[in-house]
Amino acid sequence: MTQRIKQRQTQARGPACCPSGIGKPINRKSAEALAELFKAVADPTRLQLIALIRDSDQCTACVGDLTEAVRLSQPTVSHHLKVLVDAEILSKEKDGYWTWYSLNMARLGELAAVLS
Amino acid sequence: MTQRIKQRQTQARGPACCPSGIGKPINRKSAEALAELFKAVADPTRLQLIALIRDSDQCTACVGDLTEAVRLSQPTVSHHLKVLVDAEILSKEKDGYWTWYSLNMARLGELAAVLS
DNA sequence: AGATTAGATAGATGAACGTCAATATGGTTT
DNA sequence: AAACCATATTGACGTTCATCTATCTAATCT
Repeated sequence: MTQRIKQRQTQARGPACCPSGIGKPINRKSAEALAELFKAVADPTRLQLIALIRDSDQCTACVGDLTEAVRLSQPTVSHHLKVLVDAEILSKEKDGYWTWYSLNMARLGELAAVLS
Repeated sequence: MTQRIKQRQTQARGPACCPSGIGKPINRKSAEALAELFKAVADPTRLQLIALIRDSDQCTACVGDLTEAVRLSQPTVSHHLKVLVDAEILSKEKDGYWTWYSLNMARLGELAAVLS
């Protein structure tokens, strides 16, 4: 019949050739939720923020320092931090003047697990 | 003087609290390159495509089958596949009528490594 | 050669996103 | 209470992106 089927038969080398957390087909809903999470990380500024916080004492930093480091406006940085908090990649804690943002490593691990 | 400094001193528990591939601050260029890669994965349709290919015999699938599975137009699927190929997450190989797309697991592993 | 088939490309459209300036919020110091 | 400080929110603007329809390309079959 078709080449396609022929191809498939002749090339078969057994299943499970490619280990991955995205193992089985996923429905649209799960795919959207997962994409949402990846989107949070798929921005250069947010990756820089993550790296900066990761490199901070206690893996914790406040908006002012981060703003200075990435050289963007303070509202922009606040916006990005909110995205990361919504994705549960960061958590925030207020103390007086400052708001401290810290990394949720477990959450990053979840993402990594999906890819490996 | 400021609370900020006080806070930092009193809270110190030692360095390297948060292991991560995004360990040190990264410059804008690297951040952009990495974001580009995450962006390729940060889309529900592309995640579904990856999962579908992953679950296919030989981790290899052709456009028609994928189009049918995700229920989007064929050009849209072709577009997404191109994005994944450009990101080197998929590779393509033409054979007669069909173009076979297969997963580059090493590339997914690289992404995972950044997060863990 | 002509018809058929799988996939790629081009162009259009609407939605989502990153950024900023301006302003609001809520705690702090005097 | 008033001035001040760090951060959050709002609204606007330009860009990027996912999707579609229509068309093109290249390979195969009759």
